[in-house]
Amino acid sequence: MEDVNKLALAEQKRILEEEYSWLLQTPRKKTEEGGGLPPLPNAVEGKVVTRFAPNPDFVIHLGNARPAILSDEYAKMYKGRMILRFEDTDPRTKKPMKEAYDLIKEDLRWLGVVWHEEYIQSLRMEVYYNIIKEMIKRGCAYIDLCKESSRELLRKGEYCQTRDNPPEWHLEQFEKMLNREYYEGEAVVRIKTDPKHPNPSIRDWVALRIIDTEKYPHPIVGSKYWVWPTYNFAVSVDDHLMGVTHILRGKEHQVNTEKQLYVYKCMGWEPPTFIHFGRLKLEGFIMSKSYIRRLIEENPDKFLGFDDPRFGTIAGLRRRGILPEAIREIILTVGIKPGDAKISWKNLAATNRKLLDPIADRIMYVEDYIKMTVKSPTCLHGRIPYHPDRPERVRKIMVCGGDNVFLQKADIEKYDELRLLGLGNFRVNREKNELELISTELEYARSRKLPIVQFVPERGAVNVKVLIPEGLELKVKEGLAEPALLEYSVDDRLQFMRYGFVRIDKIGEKNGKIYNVIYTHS
RNA sequence: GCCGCGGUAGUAUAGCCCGGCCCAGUAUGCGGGCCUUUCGAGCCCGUGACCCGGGUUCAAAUCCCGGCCGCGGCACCA
Repeated sequence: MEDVNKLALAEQKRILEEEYSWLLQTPRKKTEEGGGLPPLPNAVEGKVVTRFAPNPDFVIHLGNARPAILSDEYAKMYKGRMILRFEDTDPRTKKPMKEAYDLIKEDLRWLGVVWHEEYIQSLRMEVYYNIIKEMIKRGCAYIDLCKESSRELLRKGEYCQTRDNPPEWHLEQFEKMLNREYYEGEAVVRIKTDPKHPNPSIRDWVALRIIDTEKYPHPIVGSKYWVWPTYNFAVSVDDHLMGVTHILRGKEHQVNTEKQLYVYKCMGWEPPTFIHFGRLKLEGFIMSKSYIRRLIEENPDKFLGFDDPRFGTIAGLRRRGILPEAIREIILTVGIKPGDAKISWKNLAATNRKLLDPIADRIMYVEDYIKMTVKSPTCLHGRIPYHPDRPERVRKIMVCGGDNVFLQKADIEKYDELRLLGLGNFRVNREKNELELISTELEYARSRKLPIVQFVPERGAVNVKVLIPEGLELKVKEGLAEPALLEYSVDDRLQFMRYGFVRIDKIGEKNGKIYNVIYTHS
């Protein structure tokens, strides 16, 4: 080593290249495959099993989409399987929303996530009961009858004296819990960890507790069960039984991982590989499920629902006009690093725009418009392509002398001469609100660098209402579009020329059709 | 407060594990140009970052220590 280092750098390099070129070959074969994700640790092709495990208490948002998409992507990359599991074991404080089960699946399908198995935890209660009985027999779990005082004891590094009773006693008590001989708070099942563990939440954590389902019925299983597993217990059992090999989740689960390991150890199960990534924020959007819920409940007239385009829910982004591929692309570039990521709206919009541009037809729309009369000795026939990449697909627009057209007021104020897109070049007469035809050749406009502006003929103009989400505001603008808009229906995405991309949200009826569109981005 | 994890341009990310190919790559944004029947797209040029301070070393974004800042957890929630 010393010898080598005495040589000049260039010399070192030369020798390296000549004699050890094989070392340089594939030192780091970059991530490219699989959309740029780094390889998954401990992964074997064909054997990888991932899972996405949402709580069906509400629809999912962009932050939830991260583990879903990453799990999907890795399962695909290694030709493995992915599991969808609904974690609905708290009918009391995180009461599941009955519709959420289907809404989440709809969002996942839309995102292109493919899952091979599907489970609902509230339908697997017997499984958890059986495992905990085994753990009690093995002396890894116990029934705590100290009620509130156990919390205090554990805080001091002590524990409820029932902990030392023999397994048989605990088994009996567990049956009593199941038979509803105990009420909420009177008995819990704890996993024996270390009562002096530096992290107090890890000390003998609770595996099952009683929830009065007569009072808090579960939307799927009603009042059938009295004893419910906690998240940490149900997750450990299911991840093992379902053969999950890789768990991708946020760093808020780091401590949970440590708790869950006690179950694996007691049962002699091999733990999966855990990967924790940072939090994901979307700048300017509300992501918190509980906050969104509250906003909707408190202002039912101000918000359009959980899919309001101002929300960071998947449904909201979809309604806004964001494409699923854009969401996936963003999540893949963010990757699995442990640091937090704050995605800027500009970045998401740019990614989306790149995908939208080739598929969105172009339509002319004006807002803050002014009516102008065309002065022309003849009728003008415009042929305007729906999309610049496909010039053969055109609509025809005819404007004759004396016809009225609507233009953006700003264009009229700013330019003395301009070209109406596809039609001809005009001189602006502001006194008379007239447009005097100069010529029709594009060359004229080019050579004189005239602006080429959109316009809407008065005849057949379609009413449009544009909803513009801006933070917590939803601005509403009204304008007019050319008749070609009538060829499109709800959910179609368009570009209003010189205005921005929009998604058709609703088509109403009010003195003819009125199109409600949502402004996606510029 | 206690435990844990992070800090690369406006934003996101690569490189950090295995120190020299990095006066730091890419995308987006921003500025300029070209092209174009859109203020969109595309192409070209430019702009701009290793949190701070020590240490180890011939050599540090990369290793070590300290500080600062940010985030997560501390439930009979998930």
